[in-house]
Amino acid sequence: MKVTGVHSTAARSSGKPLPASEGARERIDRVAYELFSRRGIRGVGIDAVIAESGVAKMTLYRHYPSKEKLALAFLQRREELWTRAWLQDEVERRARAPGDRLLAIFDVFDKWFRHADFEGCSFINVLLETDNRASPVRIATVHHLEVIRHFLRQLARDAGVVDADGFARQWHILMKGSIVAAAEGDKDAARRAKELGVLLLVKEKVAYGSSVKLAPKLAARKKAPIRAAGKQ
Amino acid sequence: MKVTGVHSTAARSSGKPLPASEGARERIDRVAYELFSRRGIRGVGIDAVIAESGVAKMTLYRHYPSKEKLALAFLQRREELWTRAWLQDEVERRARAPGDRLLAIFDVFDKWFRHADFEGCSFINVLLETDNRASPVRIATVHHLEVIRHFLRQLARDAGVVDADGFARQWHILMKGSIVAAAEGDKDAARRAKELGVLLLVKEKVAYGSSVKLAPKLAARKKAPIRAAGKQ
DNA sequence: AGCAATACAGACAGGTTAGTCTCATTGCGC
DNA sequence: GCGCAATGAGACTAACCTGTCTGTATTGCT
Repeated sequence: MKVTGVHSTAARSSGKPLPASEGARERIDRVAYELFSRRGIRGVGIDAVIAESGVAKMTLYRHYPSKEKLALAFLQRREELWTRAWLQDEVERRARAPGDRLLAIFDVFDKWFRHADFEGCSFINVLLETDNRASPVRIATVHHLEVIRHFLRQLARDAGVVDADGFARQWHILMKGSIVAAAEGDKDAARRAKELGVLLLVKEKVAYGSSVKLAPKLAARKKAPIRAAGKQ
Repeated sequence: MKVTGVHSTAARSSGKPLPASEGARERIDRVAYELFSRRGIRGVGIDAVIAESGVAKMTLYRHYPSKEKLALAFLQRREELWTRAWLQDEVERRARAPGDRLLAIFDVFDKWFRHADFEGCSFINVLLETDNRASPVRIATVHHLEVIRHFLRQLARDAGVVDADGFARQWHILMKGSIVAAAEGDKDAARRAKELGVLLLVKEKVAYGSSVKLAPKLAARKKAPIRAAGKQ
């Protein structure tokens, strides 16, 4: 638990508002992420978090005044680690053209769905486990899902889709549907959703298949009107 | 707490095996359905069920030896009321040809999503709230979802689709994705999923639009740059 | 070394959970 | 009318929940 740069003072009277004691907080954050992402918010007690992170209860409550705040921090972290650092980065690494990137989402999902400890989408899980519609946690999940859609919308715009928002919402339906299907046990859910995605790309005249690895797989099969030049 | 028609005899010594005290059990079942379908299994305590149904605790535990058994009975009832008596019957009422019936699912969903107290799909909700994969409740949700897919598979077969199972799974992805989207707040999710469904029907050369009421509804309508591809 | 912020450990309060148990009451068949 | 089975009402256990509090040890900075 040696952490460099550990500095003092939460509400530092003078200088920067460095979060007190990075060591403890980091352990809390990491453990909360691990537990919440696999068992949901309700399924994890504060006691489990402090036991797993080896932190005193009061230490946790000093950093997060309530479980709800901890849950919100978890969702934020989930966005940073899952949405951005994993999904988006992986997609952008795998393909360059917007159409290919959209399809690459399902390639990334395909690998994800085959993990032995596939945990599902925390935003969906927490959204559906929180009945109270006014709950800040529920509202946060809706927000984080909207962020994912923002990414899709941008790709749709880049691809020249007219109704980028509608497109993004349809694409998101494919993503969410495949995630639930994977949770049910269908490991091929990503491939199935990808096929549907191809149909939507064709309809919207979005080019795809330019990526080397994807080319022979998707293109030149059935349904001629691919390689819609569209795009600028 | 006066209830008319309260009758006796559980394991009727002689005649028919009438479920003991229809009155109490029915109230339990009805209330459990109401609560579980809106707040999930974890979100509803036994005390809430007995309070709402006006039944004694021991009466409930005589009919259901554990909350888990009550949850399983709820899921069974959900299948009877939601899957069969509502979704399937409604779909079969609205259209006759398999392609039209498949699309009608989303018309039914569209109405559903617009209910003020839209409660979502209990099978998905309970599936995702139950982390333990070996839990009988979780396994039951997977089963009940499979029953829905059975319905889809039959329609696909009727429509002459070659890979009926794959088709059903793709259609189910559209359904589940739209349900989650509706839970997020997108009331148009059914329409969006239906559009994707049309694309799949076209690809699989499934006829649709024969139903009188549906014909003008699908082709070139509403606010979107739709234009239902070239169907044959 | 000394100081102040922080962390640890664990008891504790107050609430809720699932499930058990007791006892009085009710309704039906005989 | 009698007995029997189901029911109602509620106390009770034991576990678990979130959050508070106390007292002691550790840590980092000056």
